[in-house]
Amino acid sequence: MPYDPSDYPPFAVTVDLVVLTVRRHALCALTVRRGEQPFQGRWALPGGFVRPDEDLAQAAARELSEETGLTAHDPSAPAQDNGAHLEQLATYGDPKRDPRMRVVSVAHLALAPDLPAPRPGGDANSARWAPVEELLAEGGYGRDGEPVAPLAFDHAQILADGVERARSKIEYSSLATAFCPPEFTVGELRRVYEAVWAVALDPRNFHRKVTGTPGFLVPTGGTTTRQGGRPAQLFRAGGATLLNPPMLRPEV
Amino acid sequence: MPYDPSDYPPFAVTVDLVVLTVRRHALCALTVRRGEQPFQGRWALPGGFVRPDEDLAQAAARELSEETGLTAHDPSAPAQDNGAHLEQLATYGDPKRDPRMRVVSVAHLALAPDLPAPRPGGDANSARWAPVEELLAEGGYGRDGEPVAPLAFDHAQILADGVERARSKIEYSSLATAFCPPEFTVGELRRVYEAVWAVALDPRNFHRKVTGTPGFLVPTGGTTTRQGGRPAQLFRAGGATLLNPPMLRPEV
DNA sequence: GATCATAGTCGTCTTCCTGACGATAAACAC
DNA sequence: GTGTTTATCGTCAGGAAGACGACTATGATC
Repeated sequence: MPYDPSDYPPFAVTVDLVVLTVRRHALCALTVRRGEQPFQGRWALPGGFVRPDEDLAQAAARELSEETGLTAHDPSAPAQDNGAHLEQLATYGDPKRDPRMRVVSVAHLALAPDLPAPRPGGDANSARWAPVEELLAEGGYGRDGEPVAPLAFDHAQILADGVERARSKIEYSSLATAFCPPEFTVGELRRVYEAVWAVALDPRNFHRKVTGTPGFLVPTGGTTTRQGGRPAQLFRAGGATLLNPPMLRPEV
Repeated sequence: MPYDPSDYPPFAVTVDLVVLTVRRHALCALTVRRGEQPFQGRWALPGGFVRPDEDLAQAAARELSEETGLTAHDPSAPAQDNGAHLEQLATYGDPKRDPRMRVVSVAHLALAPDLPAPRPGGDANSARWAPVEELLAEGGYGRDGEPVAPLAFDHAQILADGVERARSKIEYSSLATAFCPPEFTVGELRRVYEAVWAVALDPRNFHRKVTGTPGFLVPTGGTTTRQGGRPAQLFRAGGATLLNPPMLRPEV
């Protein structure tokens, strides 16, 4: 294994982002429209080169901030400071994944509350939130019946991996709260689970489960009626990060 | 986001391997001794450059084969063909992780049965299986009281992440069988869990759990007494990959 | 060959968690 | 007020897991 710094094969390293949020009862991902070849005009995941002096996590946080204005929220920091959860997802390095050159992409997963004003990069036409169901429909058609072009590069695979990570991770962690505003109700949290898993959950059992798990939810004392119906208690995310026993995803 | 192929920052991309096995009731990792600066003479995880025409998984499989003679066992292939389980772990890209140059390492995790003849690269003096407990003891001392030098680069972190991945993954998957020979007993499988988690499990409850989970174990009909005591039934790994409900790691 | 140590396997009992679902409470719309 | 919506509490049955007793089938030892 000779190790000559001058003869290593050069690669380009990028970060790509799977940014997920819950909007209108659906799990949505941030996509940007490509302005250049290849895949010009197609939707893709946001991303960009890692700079020479940047850590991978820094690069992902920078891209996230550039695309959404969100600040990444260090997983080690406990408080819900309106930042997004950001974690490394996986790395994609097929030699042919970019036709121009050898690019290795370190994909990251970000979970964000529904953004009041999605301000994507300044150009509203070049970015959008799209339901992952549409983005991943294979050669299919969106909710409005229009044909959907698949995402550029291997981004459909990356998105699918990110969605699956999110789906499984909210089972055994308190990460679903990352989709919620700082204060939220049990019903709002339940709708997050329902949107991410695309299932219906029993409100009574869900309520028992989340309020009975120590450290998951902390009542703030306030109530709200923003969902209509009887006023609901407001909660903040508690310190617990791991749910034990986990929240079980219903069988198919 | 201008994208000029000629001005991307160049990186070196490597794969590093966390190869785990269970030997003498302890979880052990493969380490190689570095022959060059930096960290000359220190132990490190095996690894090497990704070649220009290689996928990341291919590079990891090639390194694994070079270091151990094991063939990587595609996760999609079901049968236990004496190959090792291999999966991507995470990617490490701190700008200062290698003092010579910018190196991004895509770490992989391999789980292997105890190898009859650890033939590491041909040079027996340059590779060894070491208990992860010793390798991760911070500034500590090994089982024999000798001081332990920490692993080179950020390999202690990579190893810790790999161990944690293995520990959590055998909870909800049938991956523990990757540490076993093609045919094994319930007791042998239990000793794998005990070694990886470093806990003691109740043999009776464990037996009930694993034999009661559909698709986890398939009896081969044979029996063995290689552990002493009453002969035990032999099993092969079944088709199930996900355990539902999971095997619960005992509370601390 | 009897006894002992070792490991494997089958049961039992209690406790906890979950899924199904009834019932009540507190808001709003008409 | 009546109906609708959402929140919250309670009950009950079934399943899974931890604790642990009992029995079985080997090899080792006396």
